[in-house]
Amino acid sequence: MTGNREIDRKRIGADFFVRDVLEVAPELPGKILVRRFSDRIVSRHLIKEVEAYRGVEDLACHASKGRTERTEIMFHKGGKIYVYLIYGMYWMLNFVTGEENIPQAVLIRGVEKFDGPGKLTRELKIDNSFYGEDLASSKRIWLEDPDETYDIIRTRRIGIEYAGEYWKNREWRFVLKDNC
DNA sequence: TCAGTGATTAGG
DNA sequence: CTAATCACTGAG
Repeated sequence: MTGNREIDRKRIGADFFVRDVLEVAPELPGKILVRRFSDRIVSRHLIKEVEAYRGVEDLACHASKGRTERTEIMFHKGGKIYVYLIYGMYWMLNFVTGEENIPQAVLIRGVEKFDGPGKLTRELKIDNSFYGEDLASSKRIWLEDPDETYDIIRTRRIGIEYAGEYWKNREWRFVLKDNC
């Protein structure tokens, strides 16, 4: 909590994330990602594109390799942040979802103004220090409900050629309709 | 199309 | 210790 009543009233709470990732992910495009740098500097960005990663059986999901130091947070109850570095340069921002011991996460692939998972973390200054951050209580990052509703399109996930035909073909990428 | 870049992981 | 992998980006 930030201590600011108006902000804390709008914040999306932990329960939102403690559901199956295939319920949570389609509801994320259209939500507002809030990044607070200080009392005076708070930026808000509409989420436009996300992908679901679901369980140890999903060969595209990092947790399919088992419970390691990196994937540990995915096995926790929903509402935490999972961040990892890819290609030595880009931090990927994920929200953990679901019940404890069921590893799931949603990759945030794009927000308004910052299109692309590596670009948005660079612009919003999100790095490994956000690993494990609690979206329901963090002072520097959280979600808020928007005033409007949006149409969503679902497609196949991107960049998972290694995962095999079945998992490659799951339509677990969710994008705002007017975005594509 | 393809190089850059470094943490993470499995394996010796 | 080594080496392969990698949920990406930007230049050409």
